[in-house]
Amino acid sequence: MTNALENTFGAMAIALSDDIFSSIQANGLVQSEAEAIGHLGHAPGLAISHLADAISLSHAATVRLVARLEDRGLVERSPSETDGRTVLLKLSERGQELHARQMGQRQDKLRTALKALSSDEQAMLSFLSTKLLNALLRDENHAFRVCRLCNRQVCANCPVETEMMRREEVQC
Amino acid sequence: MTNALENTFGAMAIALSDDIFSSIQANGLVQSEAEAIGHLGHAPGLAISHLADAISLSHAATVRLVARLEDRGLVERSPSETDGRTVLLKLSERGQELHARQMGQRQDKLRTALKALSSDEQAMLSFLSTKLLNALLRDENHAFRVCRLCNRQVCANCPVETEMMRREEVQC
DNA sequence: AACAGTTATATGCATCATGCATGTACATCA
DNA sequence: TGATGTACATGCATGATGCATATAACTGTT
Repeated sequence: MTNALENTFGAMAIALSDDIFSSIQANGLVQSEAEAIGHLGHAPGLAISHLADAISLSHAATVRLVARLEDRGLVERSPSETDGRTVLLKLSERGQELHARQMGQRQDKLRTALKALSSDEQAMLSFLSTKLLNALLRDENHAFRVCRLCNRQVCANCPVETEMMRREEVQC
Repeated sequence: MTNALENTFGAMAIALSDDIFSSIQANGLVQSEAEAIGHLGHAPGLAISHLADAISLSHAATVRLVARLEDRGLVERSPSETDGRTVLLKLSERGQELHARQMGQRQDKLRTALKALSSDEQAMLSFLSTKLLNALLRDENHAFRVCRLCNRQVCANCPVETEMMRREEVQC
């Protein structure tokens, strides 16, 4: 019976992920751009090279991506004060609005699905999701990437952070 | 606390979906090509236009995609016997091997995650996934799309099919 | 039977995100 | 100071895609 679970669970995850990304892309951004907006919303002051790592794109492609977002008035670039090579990125006001809209769209999709569950079932799902997420997490960079579309303001005790801190402790 | 669940669940679904697609793309196919292989593995004899619907691509782009897959010896085209316009597609032997490999890669990723759960927890997840999947399903075409990477041979009582049949009955 | 409208596939053309190779400015270390 | 490494930028090529259009085949109407 394990196989049927794999199919059902896998199909559900892909269906949900599809839904989230397609609703986000309705704003006229391609996926990499939407992900960049997500990251920059969480981590203002990110350098281009770090953004490149986070969205799994080459440095060159990220430079162009940032240029596009800057042209559209979504992102602002400023020189680093401590390193003359580095360019620091942050969302403009319009970029922040878009970021908020993106998170809202994601949340709507999730709510629609979660409405199908009772509150007991939701609690169970929360427990299971945390366990599964921990099993999926790889390194620091991956953890950062996984949260790229989260609404961090409401993620008081983010399970990803908890897990990464736990791993740190184990190492020491 | 609902919001934390939304973040965790959403992040988990996206992390898993990322993993599945990136493992599949290691075979040198872009996502749309991998999805086409998935569909054709389940539905040999599919026409180009129906494949286009299934992978959400324009007809023109699908024609080119099929040409690429044919060039690589993965897909075979044959004229329909009942309609002189239609081209019927099926996987070549190599295409079928690739399809099997794809499903295996997906399954490996899912197994890795599911190992973190006890068998009771897995049973609970199966129940919850089915409920969530039903809530996410839209029309016939979407249902077909959602299963695009499943291993249908082991999906004896596919919850997607069950749900779509239930809806049919309600309408009649 | 002829004609109009529709459908399935194909193709010319332009666009655009991307990678590779390279260039340039700055930083770090010996 | 000089060598190496790092961060960003850019020229060039590739490749997947969409739009507009062409072609062939089917369907329904008169």
